[in-house]
Amino acid sequence: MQKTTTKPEAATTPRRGRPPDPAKHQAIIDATRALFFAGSTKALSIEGIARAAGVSKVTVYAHFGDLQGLVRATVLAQRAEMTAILDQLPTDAPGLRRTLIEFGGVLMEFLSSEDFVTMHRMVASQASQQPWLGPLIYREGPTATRDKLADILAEAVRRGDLRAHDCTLAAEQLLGMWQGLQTTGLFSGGCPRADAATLARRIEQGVEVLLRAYAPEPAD
Amino acid sequence: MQKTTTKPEAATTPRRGRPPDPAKHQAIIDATRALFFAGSTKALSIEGIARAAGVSKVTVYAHFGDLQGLVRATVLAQRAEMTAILDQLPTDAPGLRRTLIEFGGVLMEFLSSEDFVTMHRMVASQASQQPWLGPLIYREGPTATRDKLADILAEAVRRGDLRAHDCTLAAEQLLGMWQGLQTTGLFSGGCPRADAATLARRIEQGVEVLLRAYAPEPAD
DNA sequence: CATTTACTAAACGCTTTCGTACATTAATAA
DNA sequence: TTATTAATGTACGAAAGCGTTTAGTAAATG
Repeated sequence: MQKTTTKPEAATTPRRGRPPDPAKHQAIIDATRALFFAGSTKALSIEGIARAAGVSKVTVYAHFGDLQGLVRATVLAQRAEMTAILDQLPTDAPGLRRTLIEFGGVLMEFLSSEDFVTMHRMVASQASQQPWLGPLIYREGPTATRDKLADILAEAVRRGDLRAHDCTLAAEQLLGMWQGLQTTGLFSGGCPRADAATLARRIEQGVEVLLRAYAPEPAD
Repeated sequence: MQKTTTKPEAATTPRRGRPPDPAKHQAIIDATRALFFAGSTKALSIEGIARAAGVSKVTVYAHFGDLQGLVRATVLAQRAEMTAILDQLPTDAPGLRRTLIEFGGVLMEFLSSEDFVTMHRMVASQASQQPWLGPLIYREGPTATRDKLADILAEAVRRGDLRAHDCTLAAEQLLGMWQGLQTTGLFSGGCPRADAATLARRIEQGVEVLLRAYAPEPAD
């Protein structure tokens, strides 16, 4: 709605007046995240956010239009960080087992983070107001990760390291085993973050089960 | 805070005045659930709930004290339904494979239901305000289910149908494989409910992987 | 009957938030 | 310099919700 929300053509064409301060923009988004984490959507108000961000209320309106737009922008910013992390998932360690374990390690580190939980909750709380947000995040997050993992498995099948199987299903199974009840638990505030050792064990055991179950035909 | 909220000693000692109407109580809780499902915590207001329940605002206060108490009561009522379902999980089908598949079927049917998703979201949205709620639900829900499943597996180990292993971990793995990305997806509104066939396949394949991975020592 | 309790409807004062408007200051380009 | 845009602070009217009060009706017991 506002010009300031659109892409930075200001970078190419230096506009006339005082340039917008990107720090303000970021401060507002940060404040939104922080306030959300400290109390859900109910606690989110433009006035509160402006106060927390050390910014005028009017500035918030100028940048994001309204509260919905602000939440949308915050989630999308978070998504950017998120997909960046997922792009860095290691897929080329020597050996299938190591590849999977390293993949799982980086992934679970992320899935256990506060940022992830926050974003997840925000999306859920916005599901009814902005129905397109859920599918977007779901596609770029879980689905993309699963497909990437499925590619690794498919490649292993091609090399003969695994028997032929539905790789997408198997990828989902592995993701499920890694997460277990933790994602759900963190989400509802029911269980604390697993410590590194527990997490590592869960990752390795998940890989172990998968490798054993989909091992190349023994003598079937 | 209110006498009406305490246990029904009225059943034993018929009190003096007009008896409270349990239908009102239920109507309020139902309205709360409905309104929550249609828009998250933000949309919840005492006045709106009273309106939707066809009940006076004062009656809501008389029954539940305040909004927090109302949400708390709603979640706990939901919990009662929930644990009742979990108690009905079949654990005695003939044969391990059938037992697990039937267990998974009933469980996933429940985990895919709107009621479950609603409750899950409510708990998550209350995590900061009522921190004890999350652990309570988590303990009686996911943890209890996992332990019940672990018992089945331990019994199978005792009979020699499975090799010795960490049954709790294995139970969590199986639960994870069954759920895959679905619980997360439903939660954030990212993916639609899986159809019965897909669900059945996911359950069976999960069981298959587990049975193969923890099969009795082949010739190790 | 009188008493006691549940419930309703309407109104109350209070607070919070919304989104907008106005006047002012800050920073930058022409 | 002047023109232009960013940002601030304050104030405003409108709306909505909170939690309470009051007066009255409905349903049960003694």
